[in-house]
Order: sequence, then structure tokens, then C-alpha cells
Amino acid sequence: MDSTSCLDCPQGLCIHRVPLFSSLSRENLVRVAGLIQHKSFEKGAPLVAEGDRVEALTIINKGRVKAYRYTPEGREQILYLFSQGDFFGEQHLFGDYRATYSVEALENCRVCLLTKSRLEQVLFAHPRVAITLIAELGKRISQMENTFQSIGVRSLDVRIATLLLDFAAKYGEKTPEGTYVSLPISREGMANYLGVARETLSRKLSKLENESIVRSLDLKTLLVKESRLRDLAGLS
Amino acid sequence: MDSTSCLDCPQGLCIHRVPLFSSLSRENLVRVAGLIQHKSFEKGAPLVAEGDRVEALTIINKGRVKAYRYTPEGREQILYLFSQGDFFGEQHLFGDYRATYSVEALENCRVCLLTKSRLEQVLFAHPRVAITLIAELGKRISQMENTFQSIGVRSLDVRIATLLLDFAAKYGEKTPEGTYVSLPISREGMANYLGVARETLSRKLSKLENESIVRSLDLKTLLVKESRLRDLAGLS
DNA sequence: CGTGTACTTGAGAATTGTCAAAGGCTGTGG
DNA sequence: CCACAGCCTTTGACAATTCTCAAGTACACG
Repeated sequence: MDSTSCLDCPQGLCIHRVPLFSSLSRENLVRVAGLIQHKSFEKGAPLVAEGDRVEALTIINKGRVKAYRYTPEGREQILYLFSQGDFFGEQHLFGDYRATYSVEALENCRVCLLTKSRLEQVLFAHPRVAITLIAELGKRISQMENTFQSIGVRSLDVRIATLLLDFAAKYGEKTPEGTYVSLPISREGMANYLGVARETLSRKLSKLENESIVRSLDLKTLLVKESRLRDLAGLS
Repeated sequence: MDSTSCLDCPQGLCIHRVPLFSSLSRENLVRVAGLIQHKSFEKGAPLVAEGDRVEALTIINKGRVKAYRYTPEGREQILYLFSQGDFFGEQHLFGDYRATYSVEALENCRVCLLTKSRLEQVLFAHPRVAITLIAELGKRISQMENTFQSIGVRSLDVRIATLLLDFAAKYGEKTPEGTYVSLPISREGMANYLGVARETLSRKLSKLENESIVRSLDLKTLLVKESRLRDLAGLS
């Protein structure tokens, strides 16, 4: 849990990889970098707890994290999976000031932190960054709309195919035999994400395995045939 | 479908009611007002069609509209219901440039339009507005997270209670006998919104009526007991 | 006052949830 | 290196919920 300025970054300016600041010139990038702090978290460590006061925008530099809440019934509901270049916390900086979800490291990770006042400073000085931020939020909203729609879809098979395709796009590596997907979460996590029982997901995955559409190599690794998933998802 | 500047607004500056511009001084409000155009739409008229090129941020001035898509199965999936003070189109101004959903007037309505270039102009000149916009987007994301979670909730009864409470908060009028809710959409619309069959929603509403939790006065008007819905929704 | 649309209700089929038991992987300690 | 404990996952059987199809009813509109 060390905390250092971005200027001390071993590989130089890490924020050049953050899309949020892509509109900045090298000079301004250096200036912004000076405002950023770093932290590292070990697998399983909490980055934010629901109800916490949020002080900073967090940008993922390395590793994956999950954002989740507990439902009234005590089930963990995953809202987001963030990885390199993603950010979170912006809703709570200019609004309620309290985190509405918890965030936990799924792997060892490193993040950039930009406090509220420093972010405001950046936004005032660089309107282009504000517009990029607005665009990024728009993208996130669009993604949520897609998720939302796929939930409205009655068929669970379609929703599962869609989820696997999302994972393949984000965490997959294409090979001639298919796409190797490194799953960020357990079956239980996926089931909760989809809002179904763990057992139901198991059965559906088994069915897909029988049909040679996916193959479970490892609990955290799946070999999937994207083209056949697309058929199922109705995208074709 | 007349189109006039906001300065010609009958009741003076209508944008003073738009939260987005709440940070502006009267003077700047007048300046921004000059950049805004108006349009009126009759009930049933399309404001945007999916796939259209989006040229302007649209702010609802009067009336209600629905934003929706068609699922692959041909079902209409409602994504948002917007009413006075709400806005839409921002995702498509700084990103894909194409609308990812259609918008239709549910009642006669009037809207304010701010074109992309003019909005950028405003955001550059008034960083405070950009921050307000970011905050508003954050709020919308939070709402979507809530919706998302309530869909993750297995029990349909809970989801229905939550929806009715949302409607009561937005479109309800409290009286000693309960809250009179003017429903913006049909039963079919609600069912699609929840992602269930029309018939299932009917049955659930009948059950709620038997338990004297809601009373259907009219297809578009419901008398609901909010406290009992809150019990059902598990909020209490 | 009819006609069409939207809504409600019923019955059986299909899907999913729940509970219980068995299987498999991981890590620790002998 | 093996045995075992603990946890996650899978499978099975049955219960509960929801969907689909079909018929009947209420309401809005011309």
C-alpha cells in the first residue's frame, strides 16, 4: 500500500496509457502526472467499501478489480469489472460523496489516484479532458444500456452467450482453436452478475460444453468458439 | 414542430429550470439561452430514431418521452422515461455520433435543443457546467446501477414494487388515501421494462389489488400505498 | 353503439430455483 | 510425496415460478 507520485513511476509516465488524458500534450501530461498518486493493492484487498467517503478518482493501472454490492438477501451483486485504463469514483466526487458500492482487487494491482480538488483543477484547466470524461461516461452508459437490454431478453442462454462474448472481447486471446478467456470471476460471481442461481449457470455451461461451444480448461480459463456464441446471442 | 430561439420563449427563460445550467449567473444564462432552439412534438411523434445521426443535446421542457430499442425478438425494450429537466443525446455527441435508441413523445411536449458545437462552446466557456454535466451523468449511472441491482434480485414481486415506487416518486401525487400515480406507459410497456410477459405483470398487479396495496382506477392511473410497497421492496 | 385494442384470467408446458449429495481442486501438515 | 480438510463446482430430483397459448372482458375511440 505504498503511495507515490506518478513522477516516480518506474516506467516513466504511466498516465500516458490512460485514455482520459489522451487529449493532453506531453507538457500538460507531465503537469497532471505531478498531481497523481499511486497505490498498490494485493489480491483480495478492498479499494473502497460501500458507504465510504470517496476522496479521489481511481484509475486502474494494472490488474483487475470488481465493484459490487450486497442485495437485501445477502447475495453479492457484481456491478462492474474494471481493468487497465478504466476508472471509477467519479459519480461520488461531484455528487453524494459516499460510495454506493465496494471495490475489491481480484488480482494484485496498481492504481492512480486523483483527488477531487486536483481533478477539478485539471478539468478547469483542460476543458478537453472534461469533454473526454463526459464521452467516457457516455460510453459507460451505453454499455449499461446494452447490459440492461440483454437482461430484458427473456432467454438466459442469450444472456450467457452475451456475457461470454464480452469476456472474450476483454480478456480473451484468439488462437486457431478458439478464444482462450481468462475469467476474472468465479462461477458464483458470474451467476450473481446474471442474476441467476449458481446451479443454473453450471447446467447451462455443461450444456454448452456438450455442444462443443465452450471447453472449461480450468475454473478460471475457458476456451470458447466466438462465432457459435454469436449465433446463440442472435448477433450472427 | 416549430423551431424558435429560447429568447422568444413565452414564459421568458425556460432554461432556468434546467438543472444542468443551475450554476450559471443570470447574465450567462441569457447568453446560453441565445444558443438554444426549441421544438414541439405531438404525442406519438418520434424525436429520434435509432441509427440517426445525433446533432444536439435535447432537454425536456414539458411532457414525457420514452427511449427504447427493439430486441432481436422484436420486443420493444424501454430504456428510459424522461420528463421535465431530463436530457438525452450527450452520449452520442462526443462518441459514436449515432443514436443507439429511439425516442418517442408519450404526450405533447416541448424540448430545448443545444447543438454539439454550441454545447462544446458552453462547456469550454463554463467549466462549472461541464462539472454539473459530469455530476448529472454520475447520477444517471447510479440510477442505472440501482435498476441493475433490482434486476439481479430474483423476486419479481420486489422488482414490481420497486418500479411502482419509482413511478410514485416521479409521477405521483400524495393524498391521505394513498398516492395517485399517473402511469407514463401501458402494462405492456411496464412488462417489457421489467423483462417479463405482459400476462405475468397482470397477474401480479391483480394480486396486489386483492391485497389492497394498489388500486387500478384507470388504465393510466393507479392508487398505491407507498408504505406497503416499501415493505415489499424490502426497504422499510 | 359498434369495433378494435389493450388488458385479464385460465390451464398446461417450460424454465429456473432450492435443497441435498457427490465430485474435484488447492493448500497444509505429516 | 501423500493424505486430508475445506471450498467451490457439478449433478440430481423436486418444487416454485414464469411463459405460452387461448379465451374472455373492459375500455377507448370513432
